[in-house]
Amino acid sequence: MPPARKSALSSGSSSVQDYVKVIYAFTEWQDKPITSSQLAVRLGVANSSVSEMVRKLVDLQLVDHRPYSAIELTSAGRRLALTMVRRHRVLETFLVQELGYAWDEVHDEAELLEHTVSDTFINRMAAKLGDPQRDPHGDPIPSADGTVHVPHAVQLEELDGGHTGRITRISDADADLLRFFSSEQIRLDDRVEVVGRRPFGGALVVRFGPSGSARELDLGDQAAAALWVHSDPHPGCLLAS
Amino acid sequence: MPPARKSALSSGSSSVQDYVKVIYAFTEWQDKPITSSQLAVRLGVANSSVSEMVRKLVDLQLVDHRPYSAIELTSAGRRLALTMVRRHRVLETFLVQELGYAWDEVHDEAELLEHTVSDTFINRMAAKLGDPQRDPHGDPIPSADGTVHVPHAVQLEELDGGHTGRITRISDADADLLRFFSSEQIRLDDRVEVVGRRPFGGALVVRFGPSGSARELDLGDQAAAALWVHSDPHPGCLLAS
DNA sequence: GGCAAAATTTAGGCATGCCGAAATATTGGG
DNA sequence: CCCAATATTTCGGCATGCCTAAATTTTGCC
Ligand SMILES: [Mn+2]
Ligand SMILES: [Mn+2]
Ligand SMILES: [Mn+2]
Ligand SMILES: [Mn+2]
Repeated sequence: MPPARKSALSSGSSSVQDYVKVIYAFTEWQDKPITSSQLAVRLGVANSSVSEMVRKLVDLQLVDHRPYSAIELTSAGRRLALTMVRRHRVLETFLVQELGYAWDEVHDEAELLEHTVSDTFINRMAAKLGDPQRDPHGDPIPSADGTVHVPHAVQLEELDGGHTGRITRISDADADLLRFFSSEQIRLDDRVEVVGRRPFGGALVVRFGPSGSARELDLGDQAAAALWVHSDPHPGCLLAS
Repeated sequence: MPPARKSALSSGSSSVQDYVKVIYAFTEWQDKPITSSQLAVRLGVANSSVSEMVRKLVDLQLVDHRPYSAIELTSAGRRLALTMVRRHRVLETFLVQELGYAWDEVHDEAELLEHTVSDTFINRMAAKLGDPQRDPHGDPIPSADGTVHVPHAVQLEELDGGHTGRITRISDADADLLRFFSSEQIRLDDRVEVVGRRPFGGALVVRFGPSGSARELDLGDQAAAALWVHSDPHPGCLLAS
């Protein structure tokens, strides 16, 4: 009898769920697939642990992997990942909107709850929240049937002086950074204008808020990379596009 | 160096939490302490698993236990148990009141979530619900500081004919039974009157509902044991008390 | 009081997921 | 093209929590 590959009918252990979710998230806003050691860093485990788990994920047919190369989700893996991402983001939205959490407090709680709630729970909660399209950090919430629309956005860091746009996403990877943005009153959907760069690789100078009462701010690399904007069409680019 | 007994500073693993909670629950409505095999049945694990875990609980100073005798919580164990019971019951209340679950659907979901939510989560959720005193089944919800008031109540089964009272608690141990009560429109706080017993150890005959529109019903032993009532003072008992 | 039945504990094992150290494969600079 | 630095995998082990089967202790009945 052949070894009868386990099918991933059920949703896997919480570890499996986290691995798949992180593999997915890595490619959500750019397209290079994740490597073993990057995965290890993001999960806070040893490289050897990743190697072992990846073997299991291959066995569960959730990822494709040739030894020593990058790790990519199968369609079943992507389906599971989208389920987990939906759970995580619906929970974050609930914590902020219904329980009064600050946006830097929701991640850890959602990271655990996502493995425990039922589909019914998430779907009723989402309905109660009016089926939100994005979470408190601007990350898109996949629908129950597993479709997502990732908005067009660029990191603020990538924009040249003169560009304007609207903040579409604020990376929730660093809670301290979220608190900084909070204290500077930087929020989703705020208008921004890139003024320019301080000389010799210095900070990015950015103007925030409505054109009347705009504040100018110097942003370090970390901060500028965490802010994603939907850029307005720019005169200088009309021909290039 | 002495083995340095681990203190139960943190809240223990989910298994530890479930063991302690079941040990507590066993004595909530009566006072005999739980035995090893009863604990095994309620947790759905083998007797040997209980023996091992009890050793660990003793080590964590959550229970007292002499080999071959019953298992009792220490005060730290009771504290942890009350925390878990509060979590479980606040969650059940939320599921019914905010997410529209039926009362027979909440138990399994709460059983998992209770290990995952933070204290902040539970306390904010409880506040949102108006700090309820009891869950959908009538079980008392301990307060955040660990105090409970278990109402006076007797199993319907224990009452003789002629007694009247109000339903105070409906055991959530059996979901099918809850559905039966639901279909018979038996709810918390309904008035009841014990009419008598069918002959030869037969069913208990009970009258439900407000005196005008009362319905009479035959209850089997299972059902009669699952209904707890606050009994009105009864003429025949005035002298005896 | 003795002894078989019942309850409980101990022994030996399995699965999951993690680790550090050792082995192996890949890569880029010379 | 080669070889050392780097990335990845393999190996042996540990912790948790569960199981079955085999001791061992307690209990209840004659
Ligand atoms: Mn997680
Ligand atoms: Mn988020
Ligand atoms: Mn539980
Ligand atoms: Mn309940």
